[in-house]
Amino acid sequence: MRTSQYLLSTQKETPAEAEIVSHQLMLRAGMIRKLASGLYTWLPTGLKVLNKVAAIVREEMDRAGGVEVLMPVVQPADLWEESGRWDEYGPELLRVKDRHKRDFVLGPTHEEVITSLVRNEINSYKQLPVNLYQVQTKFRDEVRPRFGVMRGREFTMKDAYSFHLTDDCLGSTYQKMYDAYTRMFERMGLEFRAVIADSGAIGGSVSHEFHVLADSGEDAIAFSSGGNFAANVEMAAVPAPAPQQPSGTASSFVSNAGGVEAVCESEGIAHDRAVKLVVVSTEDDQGEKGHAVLVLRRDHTLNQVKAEKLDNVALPLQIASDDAAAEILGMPLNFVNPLDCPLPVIVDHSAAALADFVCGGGEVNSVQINANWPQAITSVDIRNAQAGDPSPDGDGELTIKRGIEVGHIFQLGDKYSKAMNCGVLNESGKHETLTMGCYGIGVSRIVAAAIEQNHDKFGVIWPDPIAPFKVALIPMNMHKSQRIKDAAEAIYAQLTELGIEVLFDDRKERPGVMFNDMELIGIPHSIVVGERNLDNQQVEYKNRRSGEKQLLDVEAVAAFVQQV
RNA sequence: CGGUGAGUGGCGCAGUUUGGUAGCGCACUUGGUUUGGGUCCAAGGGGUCGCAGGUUCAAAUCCUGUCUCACCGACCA
Repeated sequence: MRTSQYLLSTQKETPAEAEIVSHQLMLRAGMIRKLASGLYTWLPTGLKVLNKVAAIVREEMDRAGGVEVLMPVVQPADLWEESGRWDEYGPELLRVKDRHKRDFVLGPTHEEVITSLVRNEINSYKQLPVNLYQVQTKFRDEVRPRFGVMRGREFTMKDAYSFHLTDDCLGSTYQKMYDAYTRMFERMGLEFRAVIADSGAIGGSVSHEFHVLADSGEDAIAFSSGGNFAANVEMAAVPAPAPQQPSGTASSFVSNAGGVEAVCESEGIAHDRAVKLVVVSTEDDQGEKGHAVLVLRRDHTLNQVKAEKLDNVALPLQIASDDAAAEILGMPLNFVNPLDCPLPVIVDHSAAALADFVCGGGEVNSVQINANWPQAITSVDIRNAQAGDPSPDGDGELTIKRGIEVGHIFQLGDKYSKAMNCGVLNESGKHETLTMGCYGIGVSRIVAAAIEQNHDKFGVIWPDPIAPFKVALIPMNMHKSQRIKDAAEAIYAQLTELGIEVLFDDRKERPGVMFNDMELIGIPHSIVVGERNLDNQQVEYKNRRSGEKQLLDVEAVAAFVQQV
């Protein structure tokens, strides 16, 4: 490709709206342009990368036994009514009507469509298992699109769905997908981790997320220092610590106290020896609504995913505001005494293990110090894991890192196949409902995540397998020197002949402009053709990542570039 | 949806407090100059100042409404 025929569209200045480095560089390098919030046009350079990522995904899916299909973006509402998600999904599901006033949705995912397809096409256990996938545009009307294509509303996703007669068979395909994902991200040259995940709204039991590690990641993931434990922080279990022994100091009350925090400050008591309360809504089996008080150590934070799994807690989790809690309990939360509370009290393990702790005194402006739980306190795990916590697998301590979720695999079970009556005849001629797995990859998000992990102050540094071009060919003052032009054209012809993707910068620009643009775009290898070296029949090679330079004989360029 | 902030040529911004009819840098066009790291000089083209209404002799500037966008919180590939 010649830049003169290409749409380079690089920019010197960073658009004000871009907050994170991948978004800034994608705009500056001319990879994407925003059309509206969460909607992006892919320019040639961005599209090339997107297509390379998709190609690797397809190759590994095919290798793992996947079969590609392509489903429509627009889906009829009745399928969603059948699965129950027309009501469940909420405003993230964009609903549209056609000219006959019939309801449709823009597909945020394709469980319904694929299940409908499979129940029609597959009738016998002999056709199983099957794993169908597509690379396709999804639409989710995100509450808050941000960070460019990292969280767009329209995005490219690879989604795969597998169908099985037994859970064992599902488990085996699940493992194949796990391995395929691992190979994909390795091939793309990304540093990533697979972690145990919450299966969330899609439903099902077993689930792993694949995260590209980057400080700008929106998720926190926890690793054990010793073993192989890795989980999304929302899923990382925290074991109950050994209970502390009370010192025997008599408990007392501070009056005219500003609150627990103020008393800790004035008494010099650390926050990990005080508790805090959170009020949540409850609803029991009879549909009786009420509230409960959750108790956490003051230096800990509530894990909402864990809290939602408590008995009788209303879903989705509703946390009372400070004002609402004060109204429910008759005093500010800060003064409520968990040892003597009118509402049901649910205590986190770490708060339950405290002795001689600080808490509210049970009346306004009163705080209790040296409080102790009654002997037989039961406790649950409802807090977020923190760095330094013991690992749930008993092997070492947890480290917390930030990650960008680029893949998620689920064992769905029969949630959709049951609701939509998707089954086959088994060996004995009986109808059996299928069990399903689903496997997603954020193809467009990977492009952004790769940049988060691979850049410097000059721009992007693509890993070779997903680079838009392998080689930048940079002639110095070609329009002035026939010799340079001939040499550059010859190299360009040779490399192109070999199927190597070259961006030949044939603009009438000064060298600095060309260097800067090629570095911004992140092309891994450059060949610089200049008078100086041409005197010795040589050109300069430069590696984008290492910065290493070396001289090459003109006739050796093709062979060199082929093997780097 | 709640909180914060912003809308002025393609991009980055000034001008708004104190109304007087729009400016700078980059980019773009033309000519010259320069040529191994974003040269320099000159001459140009391009903006209903987000939109609507109001106040005023006069509105980018003041008032009201509205739309859009970004950032911080709850969801997700």
